[in-house]
Amino acid sequence: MTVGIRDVARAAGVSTATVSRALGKGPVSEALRAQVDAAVRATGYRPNLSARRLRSQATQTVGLIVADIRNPFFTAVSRAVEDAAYDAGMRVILCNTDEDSAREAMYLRLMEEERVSGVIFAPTRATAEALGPGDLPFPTVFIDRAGPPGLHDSVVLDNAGASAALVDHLVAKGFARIGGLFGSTSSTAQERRDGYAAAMARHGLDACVRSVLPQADAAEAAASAWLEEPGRPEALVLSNGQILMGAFRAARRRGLRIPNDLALAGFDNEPWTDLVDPGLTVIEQPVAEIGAQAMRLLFERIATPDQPVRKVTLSGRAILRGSTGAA
Amino acid sequence: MTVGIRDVARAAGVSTATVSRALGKGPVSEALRAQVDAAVRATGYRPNLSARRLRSQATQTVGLIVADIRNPFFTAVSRAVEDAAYDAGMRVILCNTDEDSAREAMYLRLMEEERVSGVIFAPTRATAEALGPGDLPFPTVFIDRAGPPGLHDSVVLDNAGASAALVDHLVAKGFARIGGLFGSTSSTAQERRDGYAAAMARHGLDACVRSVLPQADAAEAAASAWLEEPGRPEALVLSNGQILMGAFRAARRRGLRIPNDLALAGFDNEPWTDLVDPGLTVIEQPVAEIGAQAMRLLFERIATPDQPVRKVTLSGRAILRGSTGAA
DNA sequence: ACAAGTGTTGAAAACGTTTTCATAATTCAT
DNA sequence: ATGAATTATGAAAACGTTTTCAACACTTGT
Repeated sequence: MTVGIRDVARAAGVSTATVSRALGKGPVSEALRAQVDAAVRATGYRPNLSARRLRSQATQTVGLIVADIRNPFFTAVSRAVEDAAYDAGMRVILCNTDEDSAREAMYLRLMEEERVSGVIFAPTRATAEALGPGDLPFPTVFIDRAGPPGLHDSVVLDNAGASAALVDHLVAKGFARIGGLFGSTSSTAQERRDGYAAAMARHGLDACVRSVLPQADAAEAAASAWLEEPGRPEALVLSNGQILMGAFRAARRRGLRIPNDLALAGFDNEPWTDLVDPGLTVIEQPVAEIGAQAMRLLFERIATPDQPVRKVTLSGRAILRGSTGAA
Repeated sequence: MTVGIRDVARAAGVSTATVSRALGKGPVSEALRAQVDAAVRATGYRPNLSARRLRSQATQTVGLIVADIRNPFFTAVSRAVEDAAYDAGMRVILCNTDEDSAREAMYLRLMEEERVSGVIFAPTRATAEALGPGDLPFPTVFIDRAGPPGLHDSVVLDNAGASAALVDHLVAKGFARIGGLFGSTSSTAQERRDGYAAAMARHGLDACVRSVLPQADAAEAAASAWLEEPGRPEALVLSNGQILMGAFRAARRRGLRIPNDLALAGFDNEPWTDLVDPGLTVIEQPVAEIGAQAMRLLFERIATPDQPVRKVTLSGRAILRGSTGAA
């Protein structure tokens, strides 16, 4: 029923080997190549990628495993990754783990079974810490969140530096009782927390941090409760866009005026942070650059498996808006 | 080097056929099944999905082709689709076309070459109109946007009805000079435009529509120019979340107070529409339901290829907020 | 004119599975 | 006890490609 390469070969009056070479880049005379092209068109032939991958042992595929596809940070990164992959003639298998390590394990096994050329991975902290040498039997680049130190390439933000910049800015604006609400599932959130704490210490201020699942509703509940307590913070640092949204919702629900009653500074320059009133001060991550660099590292790792491990650290850009009393 | 099913067979002292059956659901005695399981663990065997798919001629894969993965509508739908696929033991290949028909063609060809079991597709208007019988040689369910009438299953919103509801609401609130800004690339936008026009006519009002690429920056430019003209509309209906965002930006840039100077009503209940001041009146789409229904239709079509074409129309829910002078 | 290249081509092997098909072992009805 | 039906197993074919290998047809340098 379905038309295969032997049908094309028969139609063109050549061998299957010649058809295969004509379709690829093998040496074929111009005359035969034209015959083959005509036969392909005439038969409506479509190569079978499963067969091709099996025989050639080259899947031309990379995996991209992210924690939350609804988070604009990851969708933006995935766009950059796909563009780079597409330019290199590769396909991307996009996987969404929902910050769930069981799903991570499942997708990592899938990557093995698909025989992908490599994987770009944003792991949960639990998985990153449990990973030993050899657990990832394919070239891997960690993204956003570093894996076990020294084992794999990674491209991450200067999280501590970015957090410190937010604290410095808040201090300069006159805030002192600055709290921090950070995600509980990623090493990135942990680094941001540490950067926050270090900066607070540097300014001689008391750090006060809480952890929460990196989702808007969880963050809203946590922030709302916090803001009700006596001695509540007069400014909040939030470790990603979802948590920032939750905190903003909580402040509004409590009727707090921003920045007078509560200042807000967070991560991820999502479109809406500029739409609300006042605009929210955020660290903008170079999302396209992160995706592109990750693909670059991955390709180089695939080409040269034994080269030393590399870590690319990119800087965020602080965008100062009304939520911290700026501009 | 890499361990295959014959290595497992050798380790377990059985034939490859038995290993295959033990791994699948073939009839194997308990004793041998245990031996095979042990051998699998001992060897660290991972099945090669390419080989499996080639031999079994069952890819266990569906394609999902959307127009813009950054649009929260599509990410939400894709989540629902993936969940349903996962429950059925299927994989999803997610493709993003950027509203570009060349990329659509490329991905449709990829779907053929991957020999997917079926495809869920949100086509551009250009592609939908150009599609004839037999152009899609796999089971296909159109989503969000209907394809050529009567050829394929589809699950869509009652776009005309939803648009009309927005117009009715605006009229009830006392607005008369109501303009409409609609996307130019989708049949969905077209239906929303028609629904708007019909409702305006029903109220004895003049319709006034413009088209724009469904992206925030394009919509902002178009809306901004429009709002500068004499006789500008006092209310605007916007055909999706991106265009709504553009219009909101334009209004703010022009210093127009909402809803006093300009009322806004649009589609897609994205998180930020509730965060801005005033909140934006929108039609909420049943995104999870859309994805789940699409998968259901697709599975049924795969199981029974010759059943009559079905079209599922879901209703949106109007969420009335301050941007139209409501609540 | 001859040996040695240089390039094109086809036959057949190979990729790692699943699925037929035949066979051996078991159960069951008589 | 015997033949028929059932069940578990293995050998080998099959899935649709790419790649090896040998053969062939040319050039080319001498």
